[in-house]
Amino acid sequence: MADPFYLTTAIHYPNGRPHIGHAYETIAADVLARFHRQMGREVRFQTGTDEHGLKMAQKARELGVTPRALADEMSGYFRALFDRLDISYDRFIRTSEDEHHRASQAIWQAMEANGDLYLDRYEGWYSIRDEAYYDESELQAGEGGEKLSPQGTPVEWTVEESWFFRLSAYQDRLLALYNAQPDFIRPESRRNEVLRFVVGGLRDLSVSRTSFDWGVKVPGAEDHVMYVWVDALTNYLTGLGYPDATEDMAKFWPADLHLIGKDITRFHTVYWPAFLMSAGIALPRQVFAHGFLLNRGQKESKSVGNVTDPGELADLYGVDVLRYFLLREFSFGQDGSYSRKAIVNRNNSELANSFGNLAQRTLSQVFKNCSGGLPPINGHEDADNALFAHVDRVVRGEMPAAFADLGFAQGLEAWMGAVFACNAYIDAQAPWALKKTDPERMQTVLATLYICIAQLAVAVIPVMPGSMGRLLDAMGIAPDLRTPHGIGAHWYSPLAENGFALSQPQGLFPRLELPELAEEAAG
RNA sequence: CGCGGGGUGGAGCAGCCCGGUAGCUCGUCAGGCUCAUAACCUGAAGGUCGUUGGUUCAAAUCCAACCCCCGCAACCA
Repeated sequence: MADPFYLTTAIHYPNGRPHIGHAYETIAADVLARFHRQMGREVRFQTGTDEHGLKMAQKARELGVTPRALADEMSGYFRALFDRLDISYDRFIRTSEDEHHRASQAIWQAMEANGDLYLDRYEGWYSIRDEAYYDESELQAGEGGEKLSPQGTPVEWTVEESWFFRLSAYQDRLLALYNAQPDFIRPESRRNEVLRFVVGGLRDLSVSRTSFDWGVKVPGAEDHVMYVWVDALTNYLTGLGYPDATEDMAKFWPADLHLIGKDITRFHTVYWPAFLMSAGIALPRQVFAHGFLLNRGQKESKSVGNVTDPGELADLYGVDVLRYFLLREFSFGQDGSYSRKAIVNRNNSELANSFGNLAQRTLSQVFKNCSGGLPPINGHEDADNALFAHVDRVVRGEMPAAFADLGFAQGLEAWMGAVFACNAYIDAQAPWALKKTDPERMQTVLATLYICIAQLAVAVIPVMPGSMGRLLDAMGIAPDLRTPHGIGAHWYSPLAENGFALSQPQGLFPRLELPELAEEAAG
């Protein structure tokens, strides 16, 4: 298969349970992965957990377990959630894997061989809580006159031996990259942010720690572990077998897309390309930073107590409803605000009333009025052709174009437009009336709708694989027809002539109750 | 002068980069239909696009200034 496509999510830091943001990012990536597979590309889709670093070590100590055991447990929650959400990842990577240590050490050695790593002393005001050094000028005085970080956390003067990466040497090359590849960073607002940061000058980056040992050991300096981002970013290579010259590396590297949250844009668009340049490895084609989801306008946080368990939402509303909602409701790349009420409304108006009901009313009429089979087509009229043209334009034109460009909301909006057109068509044609006056025309109308519904279902398989799979199964659509291209072919009449018969149609998306007031208050 | 996001009919959003009848969903109102998940279809009301100035034949869209709201300890996409 030609034209491989390598797509990654950020790997998730498992020092807490997965929340809505993890689900959002990973679902979006999954939709893209399924979409590109549908378009005939060989997709490699990787996600996983980023398990090293001081915070994991501290959390484990708090709980009285080893970091390894904590990582095993927490990573399991992520994997379980992704399975629950129908995430079709090809590789779930854990940075504690031996292979990953080997890959991280290899990229380290490549950077070192290129002369970009040097040993020095790092001294300054260090906040353990923030895991960051601060300049004297950044500090503020606490109530007792003690020094505090800009975030109000305690700092202490710390001297640490550390390896440094010559990031400062890469400023020009990074700017050249952003210039040559304007799409390297998306959306544009993030690109501008990064641009300004890099233009402002880069300082060398401290890339090792000696204060804890939960991480990847620095080759030849075993008392150092790598700064967590050095090893975390390398996961994208590990999954393909780096440093070996594997088939996967040849086929899938450089990555087509790193999908990340907007908070880690700098690591992916400044540090990562610099590391890769240093190591002599090709650069990914694009980094896309999506926005954050706000719970009814507020950021979710443990202290506010409004953290949503995405698995619970899936249980409550259905996996596909949640997937659809997350992609339909928000402009990808911007922050968005959600609520349970919004999920219910979106489900009821679009999935239940518009699309689900369209399928139900059509299939019911076919089931009841066409003597057990699919109705024949007795010559199309202008109205039929206009509907076909609209649906085809959406399914094979607008939706793929939008999805390829990560415009999920726009793609689904176009999809809804086609669903509305089908409902307007069925009303105008009134097959229930034709049943008495012109049964042959009724057959053609129902056949026309049948074809359009199949096309619309195929178009949203990436978003709602489970529901659409069930619908298409019920409609007798063969698996090889389930691509925008395949479903545009001539399959209806052969299917009808083969005597395919519908079973009693089942509702696809039940209407949901509005949440109770009390529940809504709780978020 | 810390950084960023945003202010568009009742609610939530798109449009702004590439100026030219302000669009979508929900809600409201009035009709229609009765096949269907009390769902569907048609139409209507409702906005001087935060403010002020500027550029222009023309600005939600470009420029300037200002006002207001929301994030920016930790968890964390």
